[in-house]
Amino acid sequence: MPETLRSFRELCARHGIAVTHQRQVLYETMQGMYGHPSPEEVFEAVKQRIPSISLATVYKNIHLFVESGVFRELSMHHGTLRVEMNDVPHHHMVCSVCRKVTDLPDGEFGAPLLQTAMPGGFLVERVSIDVIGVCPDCQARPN
Amino acid sequence: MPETLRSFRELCARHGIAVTHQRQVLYETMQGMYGHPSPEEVFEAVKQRIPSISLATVYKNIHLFVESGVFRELSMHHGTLRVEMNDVPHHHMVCSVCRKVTDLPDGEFGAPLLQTAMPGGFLVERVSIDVIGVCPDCQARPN
DNA sequence: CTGATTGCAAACGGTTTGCAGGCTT
DNA sequence: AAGCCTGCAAACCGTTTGCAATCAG
Repeated sequence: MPETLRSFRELCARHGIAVTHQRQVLYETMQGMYGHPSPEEVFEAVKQRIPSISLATVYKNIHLFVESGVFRELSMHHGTLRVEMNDVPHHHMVCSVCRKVTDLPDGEFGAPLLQTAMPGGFLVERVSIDVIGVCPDCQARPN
Repeated sequence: MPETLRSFRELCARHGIAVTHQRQVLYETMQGMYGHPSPEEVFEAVKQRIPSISLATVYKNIHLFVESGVFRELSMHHGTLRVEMNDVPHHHMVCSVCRKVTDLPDGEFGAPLLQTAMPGGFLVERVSIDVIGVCPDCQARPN
């Protein structure tokens, strides 16, 4: 009956997912953490409210949240090491379906940021811009 | 004596690393591959010229190339799943030393890209901008 | 000659999966 | 009642490490 449960139910309804206790606590815990904690860190935090929760459940539900649009992935290309061999300044188009990365000519879009003072005296080295979306191949593909 | 060896020697001298055969073949192979192949894919490609090369050597040298500035890392936050829980449009400052990610208010910088037609009919969903550099903490730290 | 580099195999760490029992709808 | 969800343990997969032999400077 707490207000938080009411709104979590609404959130789940909006995103078409079922309401479970671990789901709700996971969601609330993540919302309450600063920055971008790793699944392990989230797991540790959630355990304080549900000591019996398993790491697998944390992973399954983080993925569910991402798939259903509750959260978004911070980086489309985590999980494997990729390097930039192209010296010419450019950006990237990343397909959210097949994850393929294509270079996007023109580095101009990053220029304004290079000339902007960063909060806290953060020392800028370079700017990386990813345009995330669906590549032509994946648009054409049946599924 | 081929020209390629001459220029590879110069490249290594410039970046302060030793010249080895596997290093040279790795470099040439990577330069000749389209896009951003994974270490496994690079390994398979290099094996065609050096069948006895090991995956460990590929990893070690890709890291060496990145550390010495020959190549750059495509994504600063690969390796573990991170999600975005902040609904307000913003960008990220990523520390290249400690890899901490800090939100950077103001989504305006991405706007021009959202209104730009992408080559090949790539369907844009969102734009993700990372400002990569050194955070205040790491600037202050001795090392 | 001395230290760096290679290839191998084993270790690692983060993530995923299969399954049986329990909870949602 | 039917199916989704949970927790557990084992499997996975990309990456790293330790080591002895070999190579570069």
